[in-house]
Amino acid sequence: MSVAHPLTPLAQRLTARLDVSQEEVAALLAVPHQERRLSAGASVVKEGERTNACLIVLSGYAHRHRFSAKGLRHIISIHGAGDILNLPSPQSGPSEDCVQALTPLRVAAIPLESMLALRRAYPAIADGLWAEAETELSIARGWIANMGRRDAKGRIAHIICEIVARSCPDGGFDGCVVTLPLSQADLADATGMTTVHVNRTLRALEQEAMILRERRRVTIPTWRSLAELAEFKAIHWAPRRAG
Amino acid sequence: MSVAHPLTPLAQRLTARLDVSQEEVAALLAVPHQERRLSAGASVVKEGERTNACLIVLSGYAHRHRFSAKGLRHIISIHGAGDILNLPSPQSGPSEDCVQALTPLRVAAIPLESMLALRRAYPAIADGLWAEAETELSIARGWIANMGRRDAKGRIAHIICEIVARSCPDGGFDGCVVTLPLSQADLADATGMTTVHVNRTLRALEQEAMILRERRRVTIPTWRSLAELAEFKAIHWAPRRAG
DNA sequence: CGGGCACTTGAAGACTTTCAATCTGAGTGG
DNA sequence: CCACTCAGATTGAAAGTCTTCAAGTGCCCG
Repeated sequence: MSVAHPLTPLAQRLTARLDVSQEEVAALLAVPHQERRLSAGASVVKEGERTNACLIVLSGYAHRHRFSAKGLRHIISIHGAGDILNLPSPQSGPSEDCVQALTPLRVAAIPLESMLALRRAYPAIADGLWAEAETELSIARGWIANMGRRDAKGRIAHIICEIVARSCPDGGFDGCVVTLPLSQADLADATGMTTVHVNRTLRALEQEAMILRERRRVTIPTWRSLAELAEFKAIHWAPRRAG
Repeated sequence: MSVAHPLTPLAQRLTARLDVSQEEVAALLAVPHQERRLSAGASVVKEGERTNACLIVLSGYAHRHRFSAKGLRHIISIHGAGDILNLPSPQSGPSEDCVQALTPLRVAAIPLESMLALRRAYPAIADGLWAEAETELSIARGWIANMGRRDAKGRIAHIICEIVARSCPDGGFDGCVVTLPLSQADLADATGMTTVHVNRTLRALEQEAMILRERRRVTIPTWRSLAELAEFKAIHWAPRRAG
């Protein structure tokens, strides 16, 4: 068929790490869903909101954040195509996070009930969802370690690496180019720095030839050295299953 | 019966948030398992290790950490009774984290296969495990926000609050006392600070009467004000299901 | 009683923030 | 087509927070 099924990003994600039968993929693609299109900056999930749908990013980028008592925003994660914004748990209370589109965003909303039914009927799908949950948790913990024991350059480099890994299906390579979906203020809120310091850190990275910049378009001359500086491990994004 | 079943902490955890039938609880408690006792400082999970057992903390505290390239340790999470150290996913690769006992620790090792069978046979248990995964993820994200947009006092206060919430079944109250399972060096590695600064921050908290100290024994005169300073929300530890 | 580990303390210096402007590019309306 | 506007990006200087380095203290355990 010439037009890809809209839920393809989800199917790819769930099948990337383990074997799923044709029948199960078919069941997954047949699940009822509704596609939503949002423009950059629009809210996907609001704090305190209760949703009875499972949201999947189809294309574009979003970020998840919380606010401190002083109104400071902290970005907690970035989401791209295939990411499940809320794990399908029957007991989830109101959302603790806000999720906002960074770029024009396409999202699939699958009724929670359908998702739970799918999970219960097909063990391989359940396993895929578990793997996804495990990945999310590991990424979040990677962010904790990133913020805690790494200097400004390392932190910024790490986020850039993550975005590269999400953009390029095979991870980074020398000379690869990405357009950062995050402004410098966003980077600041994601790394616990100030915009001023983010700006200076980006310049420092540029002067060390770790990156080239042209507005938000970033080129990575040698992926290896950037990944090393960032201590970035690609295991969460590169498919684990050997080809 | 006079002697509690060893897996009681797990059962309590899974039933705290949703309804589980007698039959399901019985199945859970009947799952084969092996109890391990570790002394403080012992390794529970090593980095790169592959485990085919699901590990549950029965009593005591443990912490999870990763190392940066420079050998700096960062503590990523703290685990207490009822916590599941590795989510039962059939596809999990080698562990990315180390887990180490902070105090004398009792851990139950449930064969992964048994856990998966249980998960597949009893939907309520699967749901409980999902809720647990969701909680872990939310706590991890809370740590990210904690490290990113909070000052030294707030960060330390937050960890103290978490430990209080884990120790006291009903959360903190005025005058409650806990013995921190973490040394000042551990607190430093958990908050991204230096031990020197942790020390000074603890003293500052004491001088503001947020805490009283006597070695690692901490008394909280007014829970409310500490929780406010820490911006601590107890939702993950307090049972959600109304009595 | 000695050793070791955790904790405490002081002073100097590095890294980040804060505050306040200025600059730039993209989009708007005249 | 150009002036206008606005958000994002950039810069400088001063002030803080936090780290580093180094040394001293106290407590537990063998």
